[in-house]
Amino acid sequence: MELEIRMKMNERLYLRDPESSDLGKRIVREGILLIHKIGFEDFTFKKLATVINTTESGIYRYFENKHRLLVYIIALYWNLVEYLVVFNTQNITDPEKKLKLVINVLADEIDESIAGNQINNKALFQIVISESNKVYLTKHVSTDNKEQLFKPYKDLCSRIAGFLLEYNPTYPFARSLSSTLIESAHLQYFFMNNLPSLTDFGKEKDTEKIKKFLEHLVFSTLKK
Amino acid sequence: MELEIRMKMNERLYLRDPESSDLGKRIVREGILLIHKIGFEDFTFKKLATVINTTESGIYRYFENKHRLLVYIIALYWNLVEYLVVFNTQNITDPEKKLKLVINVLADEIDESIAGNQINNKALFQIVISESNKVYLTKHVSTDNKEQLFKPYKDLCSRIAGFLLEYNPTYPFARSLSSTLIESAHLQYFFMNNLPSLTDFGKEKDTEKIKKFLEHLVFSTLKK
DNA sequence: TTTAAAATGATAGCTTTACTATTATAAATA
DNA sequence: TATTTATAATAGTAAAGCTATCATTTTAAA
Repeated sequence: MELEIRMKMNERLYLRDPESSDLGKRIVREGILLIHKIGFEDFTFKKLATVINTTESGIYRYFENKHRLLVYIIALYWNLVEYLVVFNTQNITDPEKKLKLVINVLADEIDESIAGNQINNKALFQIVISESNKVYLTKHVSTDNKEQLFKPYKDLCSRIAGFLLEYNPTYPFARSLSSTLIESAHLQYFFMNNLPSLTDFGKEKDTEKIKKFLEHLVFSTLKK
Repeated sequence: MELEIRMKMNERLYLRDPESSDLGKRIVREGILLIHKIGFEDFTFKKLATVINTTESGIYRYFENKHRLLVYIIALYWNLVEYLVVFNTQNITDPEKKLKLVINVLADEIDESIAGNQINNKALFQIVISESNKVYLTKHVSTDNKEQLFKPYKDLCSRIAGFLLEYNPTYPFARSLSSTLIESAHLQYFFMNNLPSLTDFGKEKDTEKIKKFLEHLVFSTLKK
């Protein structure tokens, strides 16, 4: 079965829908690769334009600026994660199983075969690890939030909070634990690979250990 | 008692020691205020130069670039936090009490009267909340790390991990829990104030609730 | 106390970033 | 076939992110 998942993206994320044209798709697809390669700080529309054989102003027709492109890319990832969570927890009733699955999706790269439009899921995951915080850690977070730019992230957080409450309906901090779980999964991955002394995962670079840590954290916190 | 704490800062953080002159102190002191006011992205040495009545190149004599200045400022904060933790846990043997104290220091502004050189601790705390991740979420994290730029952060993380192990010597993820605790404290504060639906603290904006959440998280995770 | 060294101020200049605008050309659609 | 629409090509601007030079002031050593 060859399935292509098309996420409906918030229209405020772009000026012209990048899914609507070949150029748009190249901007996103190659943008992900270039940000992954050189990092968001050094990334510019000019450099991307060279890579995809268009001009700077060509890209500006699709995205207001590079920050918006990043927000778009990160939103893509959260949508994908929520899709995977929903898809994989179908017919599962045991909340423990659901939460383990969530942790599994959060703490690991997403299978290359998932989601069409030839997006490099490995690069996408790495970008989320290193750059996703930057989309909201700004002075304009509140106006961006009013434009619903973070909706995919908030939706996922809500959904996981729901699972946490299924496991223990009396737990009073489901949303905070949910956001902590999401962020910690990614941060521990970053630390493991770049500042390993901040973790207990040494140089093994094994996501399985991160998952064990997160599972222990979540289930002992939820224990009644 | 009027005490002035002088942190010994890693020499690689600066080109010329900002503590060694009036201009240097103004760069740091007013730099904190300006970054707090306009955010790190919009902050430039030129703007800071105008504020403190010097020139751009004057500031470049002290710091290689604005990123290094940020790293310096954040290091200042971690040093201060570790000092406070050490100072306040003197003579306390009960690991539970120590951990509660740590959480209290992490999740709240630092008293204005602490630390001389007229640093605005409130602004410093806010900067750490919004900007501290940016110091290591870069492509040059490993070289920066080799230059020991993150030592204050790693030292604090180690110390807290030690307390966690005092509470439960068999817990296998002390470092990861420590870094998760530190980061979560700040992230929950940011979310509470800017993206409250990611937390359970609503619009109350009360750090006490964050502390309750973190205490519950830590102690239930450490329970044998 | 003079003299040298070091720090600062003033000014200039250079490359890159982050845009905006204009016009020509190609592609899609009516 | 006409006409809207998208893209390419080019130009230009203000600000960011530096580096360099030199005169002047301050500090420290002889």
